[in-house]
Amino acid sequence: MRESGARAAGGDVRRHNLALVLGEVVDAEPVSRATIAARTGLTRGTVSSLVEELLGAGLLDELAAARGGPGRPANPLQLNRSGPAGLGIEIEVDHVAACVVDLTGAVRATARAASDHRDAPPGVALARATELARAVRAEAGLDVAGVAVAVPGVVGTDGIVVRAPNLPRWSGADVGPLLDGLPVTTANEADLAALAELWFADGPPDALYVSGGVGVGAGIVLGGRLFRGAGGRAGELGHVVVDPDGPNCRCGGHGCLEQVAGRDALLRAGRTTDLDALPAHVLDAAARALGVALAGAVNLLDVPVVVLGGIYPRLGEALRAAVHDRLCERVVHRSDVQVRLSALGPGGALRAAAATVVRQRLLRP
Amino acid sequence: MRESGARAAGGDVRRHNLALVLGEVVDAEPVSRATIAARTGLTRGTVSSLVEELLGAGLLDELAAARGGPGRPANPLQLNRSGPAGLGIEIEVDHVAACVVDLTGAVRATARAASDHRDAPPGVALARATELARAVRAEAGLDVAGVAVAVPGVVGTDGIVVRAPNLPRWSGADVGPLLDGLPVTTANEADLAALAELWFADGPPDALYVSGGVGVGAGIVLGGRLFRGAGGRAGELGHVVVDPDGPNCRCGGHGCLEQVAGRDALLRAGRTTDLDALPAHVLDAAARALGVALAGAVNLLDVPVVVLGGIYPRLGEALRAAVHDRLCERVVHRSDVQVRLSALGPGGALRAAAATVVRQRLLRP
DNA sequence: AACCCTTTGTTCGATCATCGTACAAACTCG
DNA sequence: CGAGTTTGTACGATGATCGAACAAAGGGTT
Repeated sequence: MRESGARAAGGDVRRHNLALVLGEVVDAEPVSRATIAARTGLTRGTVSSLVEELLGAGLLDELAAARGGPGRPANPLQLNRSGPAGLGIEIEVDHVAACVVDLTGAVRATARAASDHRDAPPGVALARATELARAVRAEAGLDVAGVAVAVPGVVGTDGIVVRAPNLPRWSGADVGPLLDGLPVTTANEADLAALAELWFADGPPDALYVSGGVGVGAGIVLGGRLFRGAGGRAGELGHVVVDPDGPNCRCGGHGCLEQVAGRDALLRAGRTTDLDALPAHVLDAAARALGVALAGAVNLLDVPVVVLGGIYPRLGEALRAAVHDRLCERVVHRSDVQVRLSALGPGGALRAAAATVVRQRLLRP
Repeated sequence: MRESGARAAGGDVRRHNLALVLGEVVDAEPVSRATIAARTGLTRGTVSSLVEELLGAGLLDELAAARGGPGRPANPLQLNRSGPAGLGIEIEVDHVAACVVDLTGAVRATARAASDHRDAPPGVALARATELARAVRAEAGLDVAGVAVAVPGVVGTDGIVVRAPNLPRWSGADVGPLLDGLPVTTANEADLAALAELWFADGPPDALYVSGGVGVGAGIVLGGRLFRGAGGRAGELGHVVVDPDGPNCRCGGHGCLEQVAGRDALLRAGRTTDLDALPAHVLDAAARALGVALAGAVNLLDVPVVVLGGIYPRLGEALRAAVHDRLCERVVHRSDVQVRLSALGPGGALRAAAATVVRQRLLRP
C-alpha cells in the first residue's frame, strides 16, 4: 500500500486542475477555454476560473480573438512567452554550455565555451558555467525560475554529483550554490537526452535512448516519464555483457558493450582517430554488440522504440539498419521494434535540462 | 504532458480519501480512527465519515474497544474478514489450482488438481478450473468479487491469452466467461509471483523476481507496483544473451539464458531427470549465466534486490551465493545488490492472483 | 467514590471548489 | 438585419473538507 501519501483536500484539487489546464495548453497551443473544458471534462465556468488564476500568475497569455467560423470567436490561450524561464547548464569533459528556455521550451539564449575539465577540480568548470549562465540570463531577459545542471555521470536527487567516470575529481561535488539563490537540480546527461527526444522530437512515451560516448549510457522513458531507478542509477547499458570472453573492462568484468561500441573502443579497433573513417568490420561488430545488448533491454522492458544518440547518428544509416537487424533477430515478442537515429544533436540534453525547470512549474503550478 | 487524464471533481476526492484510509488500515491493522487521522493528515471528523462509509460497504470491521493507557480507549478497525473476497485460478502445464482469499489476502480455501494440458485445447483446463473454483468458493463461503487467472505466458489486459509457449493451443484463447458473470482478469505467472513476494513476504518495493521453469521469466516490481511494459510483455529475461556462440534457441538467437539456466537445459546438461541430482559444474554454469544476465538487468534498472523463484530455491543456497558473486562482479554502481531465494513456494502466484482482485477493491473503493 | 486528566469520536457551521443553468457577448450566414 | 451558433461569465446548489467545540470513556490520585 501507501501508493501516494498525499491527502486530498480542497487545495490539492485546485492544483491538480490547474496543472490539467496547463497540460491542455501545452498539448494544443493555442487553445480556447471552451476547448479546454471539452477535453478535460471540467465545466467552462471552472476552466474560466482556473485560467484567470494562471493568467494572474503569468503562466498563460491571452491572444487577440481569432475570428473564422460561426459563433462567438474564441479567445486563444497560450503559454506566456515572457513567463518564468528555465536555465540549463551542461558540464562536459571538454566544454561547458548554458541556455535559457521559455515556458514553451523554446531556446531564448544559448552560449558555449570550450574548457578542458579532465583533471581540473569542479570549481574551474563551475566558475565558467556561472559566467555563461549570467550572460544567457541577461541576454534572454526573462525571469529565471531555477537551474538544472546536466552532468555526464550519476547524480543524486539534488545538487550532488555521486560519480562521473570521466571527471574523476567531481565525485561528491555539490553544484548547489551556483547562481545567487536560485534552486539548482542535477540530472544525468543521457537521461536528459532521452527527455529531449520525448519533448522536442515527438518521441514516443516508451523508449530507450542510447547515448554513445566514451561509455555507453541509456536514458529510459516509460509511460512518458523518465525512469531513474531506485537509486537514480538506472540506464547503465555500457556494461551489459556481449561476449563473456571479451576484453577486460574497467568495471571488472569482461566483454562489456562499452569495450566494443564505446567511442574509444571503436577508434582503437579502427586504428584511427576519426570517427568518420571507421572500417566496415568495426561498425559491423559494434552493430552486433549493440543488437545483443539492446535485445536484452527490449525483452526486459518491452519498449517499442530505441533511439541511438551521441556519436551513433554520425556513424550513419548503415549502422542503424544493422543494429535493427541484429535486434530483431533476438527480440522475442515484438516484431516491430523501431531503431531510430536521434535528430537532435548534442544540444538536446542542454535544452532538456533547462526545460525540466519550466516543466516543474507547469506540472505543479 | 497528459500525465493523468482524469479530472478531479468532488467525488474523486472522496474516493481518493477512502482509498487512503483503507491503505492505512492495510498497513497497520488494527488501527483507530484517531491514528488514521494523524497519519493521513485528514481531520478526525473526516476520517469518521470515511470510515462510516467503509463500514457500510462491508470493507471494514470494528473490533471491541481496546483498553490500556490513559484516555478514552480507541475503537480498533480492521479489514472485514467477511468482506468481498478474491478468487484466483492458476493454469499450468500439468495442473490447475484455485483459491479464495479474503480482504487481508489470507487464503480461506484452496484446491488443486493434476491435469495435463500440453496438447489439450483450453476448454479442458477451463472446465477443470471452473469446477475447482466452484468448490473453493463454496468452501470459503465468502462473497467473491472477481476472478483473476494466472497463465504461464503473455496475456492481454483482460481475459485474452496472447501467447503461452508451453501451452501451444492457448494462443488467442479467451478465459472471459469463466464463472457466471464474475469479472475476470488475466495476469502472467511470473508477474504474480513477483507481487506475491512484495505482498506476502515483505519484499522490497523495487525488485526483480526471476522465475525459473522450462523458460526463465521475470516479474519486475518498481516503486511498489508491477511494471508490465508498454505492451504487457516486459520481463522476458530468458532470452538475454549470455554466450553469443552458445547453442541455438527456439527464439531464433543463440546462447540465450534459457539454454543454460532453464529447467530442461539443466536436466539435459546434468544427464538426469532429477533436479536434486544436478552436478556442481552444471549449477556453476547456471550461476555464471544468471549472473551475466542479471547484471545486465540490474545495471539497467538499478534494483537493489533480486529474488530467485521457481525451481531455483530447490537448487539451494550454493546457487544463490554463486549467483550473488557473479552478479557483484559485473554490477557497476551498486555494491550492495542482494540475491534472495523465494520462500513462498509455488503457491505464491495463485495467492497473488486472488489478491489482485481484493487489491483492486481496496485501491478503488 | 469523587475528581482531574487524557484521548477518542461525533456534531456543526464555515470554507472551498466544483457543477448546472441561465445569460450576455460576439461573430457568421442568409 | 435577424436567426443561429459558439464563447465566456454569473450565480445558486452541491459535496467534501476543515476547525473547533463537545460528549464519551476510561485511568490515576486523593
